[in-house]
Amino acid sequence: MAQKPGIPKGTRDFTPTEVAKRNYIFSTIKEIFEVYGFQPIETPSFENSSTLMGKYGDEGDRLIFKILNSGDYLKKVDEGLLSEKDSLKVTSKISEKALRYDLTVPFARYVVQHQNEIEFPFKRYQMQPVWRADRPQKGRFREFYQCDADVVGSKGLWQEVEFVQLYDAVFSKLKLVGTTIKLNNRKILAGIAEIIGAKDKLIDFTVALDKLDKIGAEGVTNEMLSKGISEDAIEKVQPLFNFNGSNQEKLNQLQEMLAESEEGIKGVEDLRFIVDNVEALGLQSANLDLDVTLARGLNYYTGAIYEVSAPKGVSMGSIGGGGRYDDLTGIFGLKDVSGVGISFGLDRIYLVLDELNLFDEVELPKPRVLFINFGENEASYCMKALVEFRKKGIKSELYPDSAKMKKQMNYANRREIPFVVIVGSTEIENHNFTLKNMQTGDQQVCSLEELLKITA
RNA sequence: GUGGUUGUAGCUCAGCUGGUUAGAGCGCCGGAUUGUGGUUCCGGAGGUCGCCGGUUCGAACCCGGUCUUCCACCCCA
Repeated sequence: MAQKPGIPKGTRDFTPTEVAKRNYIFSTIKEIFEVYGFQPIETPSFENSSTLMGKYGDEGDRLIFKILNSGDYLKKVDEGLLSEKDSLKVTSKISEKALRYDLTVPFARYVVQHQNEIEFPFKRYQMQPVWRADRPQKGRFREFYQCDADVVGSKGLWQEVEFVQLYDAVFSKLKLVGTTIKLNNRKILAGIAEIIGAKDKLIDFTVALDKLDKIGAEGVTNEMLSKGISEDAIEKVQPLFNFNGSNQEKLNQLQEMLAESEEGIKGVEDLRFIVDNVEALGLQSANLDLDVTLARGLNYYTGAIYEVSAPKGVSMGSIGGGGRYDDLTGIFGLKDVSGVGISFGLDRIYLVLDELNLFDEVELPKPRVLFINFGENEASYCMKALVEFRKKGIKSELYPDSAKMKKQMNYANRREIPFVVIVGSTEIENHNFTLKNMQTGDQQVCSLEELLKITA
């Protein structure tokens, strides 16, 4: 055998069964998005590098796939620059395009570019692949799908409430019971940082706090110390390391802790609005959990932050996330357009559903009827019948070769085709068909009308 | 990007301290059975032992590199 071909690290092929399961998730999410009033858009798989670079932090920039310029790109690069061997500087000269890293930044670019055609508030959804030059792991790929819904042009907190409901609606419809929708607000994080006098170290502070459930209070303390946050400051946030109780209790504690911070208090008020209303309206199967350690990428979030984790017992990172960004379009020159949105990680949801065996009702599109092929005359007779089958939308096919009966039956059996139609010279003479039910093994002779009726 | 881990038939895996022709189960193909599938029996095909190089009389096995897999970081869906 020749050398086997392969595909790049972190990418996958999908079998017919896998595609069917993935489509089931896609269509469920799409249906709910539309029920909530969102409209679809699509954007190119690659953007100008300038649109993407610098929007996700240094770490993000490193993970963006860059596309090499066309032509003899090295010729245009300055000799001195090349000899410096500074990859970063050279990259900007030889690559002007990059694969999209998420759907939010391209959406912001879209909004700015189409601002005069858009009816605000604009509610859009988008389900497309994104690419990250990450090291693959379970549930981490270099090509994966995100399903995003965002609203831009509204600061109303009802959107935040609706997104919690939307998460709950999708996961309930997928029968994925027991997900936890974690909620936080960046203003609270900013408030805490302000109270402890570490405002300039907000990002280091929150990144460390985010790891609480993973490395524990001691680990977080050490990381904060190593980032230059003072012991006094860490002492002040001790209560956060043991933060539990109901959402209402947590809100009350936060209100007390943040009394001195205007921004922090605003965050508490926002959260209270969301929590109160979500609780009043009720959720079907998800839990809403106020989590002050939730930080996420702080690069553009300014208000509410969401993250969804799979039901307990399933080892999987977050299966969704999102939040409010007050000035994302500002980067592209359109001020004062606030946006809020959420994202579903399709590939991770797939892995979770698969692990919990929640795909039972997903069926492969397969024919209902197979016509056995005995030769040219018989095939011709069958093809005429097939025209009628297909007019009625009954999935059906003729075995393409006049192979041995056993082989054809075997094919039907393996593909789990429920009905087989056998046509030989006898059937042609009598203008009828022999229909075999593959489950029961029963056989009967019938007319075309009867055939269509039984197999429909 | 850092550290570790993995790779043998289509699939799941054996393969001793380096030693003839690298095995098994399942699957696949053919026959028993020329218009009847699943079961059974018989037979058969299929391997650059991830790739490149090194050590050796001799390498699936030892060494180096590389690619891939999975894991922990980093970060994240």
